Amino acid sequence: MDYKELADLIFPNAKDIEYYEEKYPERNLPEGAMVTRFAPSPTGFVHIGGLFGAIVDRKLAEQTKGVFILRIEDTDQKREIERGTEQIVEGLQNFGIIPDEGMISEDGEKGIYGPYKQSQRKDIYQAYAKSLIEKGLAYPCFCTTEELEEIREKQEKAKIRPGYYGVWAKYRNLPIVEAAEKIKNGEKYIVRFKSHGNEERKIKHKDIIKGNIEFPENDQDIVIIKADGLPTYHFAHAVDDHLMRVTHVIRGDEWVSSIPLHLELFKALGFKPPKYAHTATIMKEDNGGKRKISKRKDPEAAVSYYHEEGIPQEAVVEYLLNIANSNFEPWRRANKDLDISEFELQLNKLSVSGAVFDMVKLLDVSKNVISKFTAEKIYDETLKWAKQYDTELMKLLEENKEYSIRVLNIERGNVKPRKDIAKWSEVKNSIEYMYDEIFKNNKEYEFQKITDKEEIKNILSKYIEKHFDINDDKQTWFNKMKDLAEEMGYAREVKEYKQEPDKYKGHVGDISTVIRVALTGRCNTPDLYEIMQILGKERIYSRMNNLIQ
RNA sequence: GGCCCCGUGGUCAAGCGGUUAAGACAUCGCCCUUUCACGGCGGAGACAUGGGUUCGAUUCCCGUCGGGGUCACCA
Repeated sequence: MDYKELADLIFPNAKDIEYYEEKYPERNLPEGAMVTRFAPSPTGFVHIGGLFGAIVDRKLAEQTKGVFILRIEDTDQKREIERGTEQIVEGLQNFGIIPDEGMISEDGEKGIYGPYKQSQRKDIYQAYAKSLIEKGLAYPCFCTTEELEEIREKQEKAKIRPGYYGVWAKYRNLPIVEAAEKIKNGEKYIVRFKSHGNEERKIKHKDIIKGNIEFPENDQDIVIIKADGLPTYHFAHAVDDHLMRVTHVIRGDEWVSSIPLHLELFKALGFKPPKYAHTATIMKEDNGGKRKISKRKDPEAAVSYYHEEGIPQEAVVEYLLNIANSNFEPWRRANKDLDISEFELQLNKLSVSGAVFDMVKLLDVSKNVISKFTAEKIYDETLKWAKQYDTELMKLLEENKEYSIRVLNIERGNVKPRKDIAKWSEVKNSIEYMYDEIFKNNKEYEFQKITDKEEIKNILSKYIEKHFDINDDKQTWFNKMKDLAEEMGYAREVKEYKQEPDKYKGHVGDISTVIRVALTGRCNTPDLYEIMQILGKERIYSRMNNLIQ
């Protein structure tokens, strides 16, 4: 009995690995092209950190005329959720991330290096596991969970490094005949990698982001094929990224500690290892300190949050790019109108330490992004958002399309566009007073300086009787406001008032505030003249009369 | 606990042996023909700490402290 026979006994139907090597040949790509992949587990929503990685993957492949793959790592069936793949595909799609290859729906995929769901690659992994057994680099292990726990307890008690290695690797040196015997007897087993590493020796590795790192060699005989016949992450990573001809593995830095293992695996399998880039974890400020942003505590960890809040995808991507490359901001300032696809991302410029997620900054980025949108686009996007999250707003927008676009167009499209909207969920509050169906319910007028009812009535009636003309141009309108102020004993100019406050009841600003509040119910609004033009004569009368009578 | 990584203003960050230590967000003040938003100008605010190396350290080395990651038949 030899390794070959043992391998045949364990995986009798596995194909020769040559078959797969030929089936998935080296890619024919231009020099420097990067093949990247985003490989999440279908265990729930896409995480902000995952999106970050996916953006980097997508851009890098694009920039180098390479390939970006979406692979699903569903080897843990316990954790898998219903329609998990679809959630990921859609989650990425919402941010404009479309893979060149890999999963494109729950079950749909494209590309010739598939299948792209690991659960469907079982035979491939087994073929490679078999090849390892044949070479004496993997072996069956018959330990039960209880036995493993026992070993661990012993190690902990003796204060030595825990794990399945060296003398603790119970079945590592089991004679082949005995192993075969056990298998024939139907004993349960898994397949372990036979490590030849030595903890005393160091290995050096250069990570694209982290730079040179040195750690002890791996000596753990990790499991490569689980009881259900599926591979563990480590083994699948080696097999898949080799067979899919991935050149650059970009993943979260929770993986750095397994570099020694992965490198050893690639070597044992005879694969050329990919280049690694380990990205820092996105953190969350937590009273004073910082911690990893968490799915449970932080709603903003799920990318669906941004969709629900109505933060445009462009803004989220720009913000993340901001974190990724510090030269993004200067680039954006110099190229205000270019699409982000024009920005060249540099992998080695990514930060080694984790950034604290800054919602305020994101919202600022978003304000700027939205300020560049046309009123039509804002209308469309807000309507799309409202259809899902705010039916009242949806109705308002649908029933008054042209009007709404006019409203949204106030102070927009000029050199210094309005920057008051950071997300679609804010739109309603900023425009609702422009709609009679909502304004008619307005009970509260927040007057500022002038609160005397008689004075307010006086100002409004005098304005209507004597000064108001919807056909006035802006300058005339403005001058009339000053005339009104003067007549009522207020300063024409704010400066005049400030110089001699005792001489006046107030200034023109106080007068216009009364009109603004009468018309909109609030004292902070965009340009009053434009608002009045859109409101029109009739509604101006009617809104003012509310307060005069 | 072992191993690994990280530590510049509140946050994101340039700088990488000699700088008045950039910039952005946030914050404060002033200005911008009336509010808000925008814009302009200005202010406050940082090299975790102790030792080295060096003519000179934010930059290099070591220790300390602090933060994070990882030690599964999870990824």
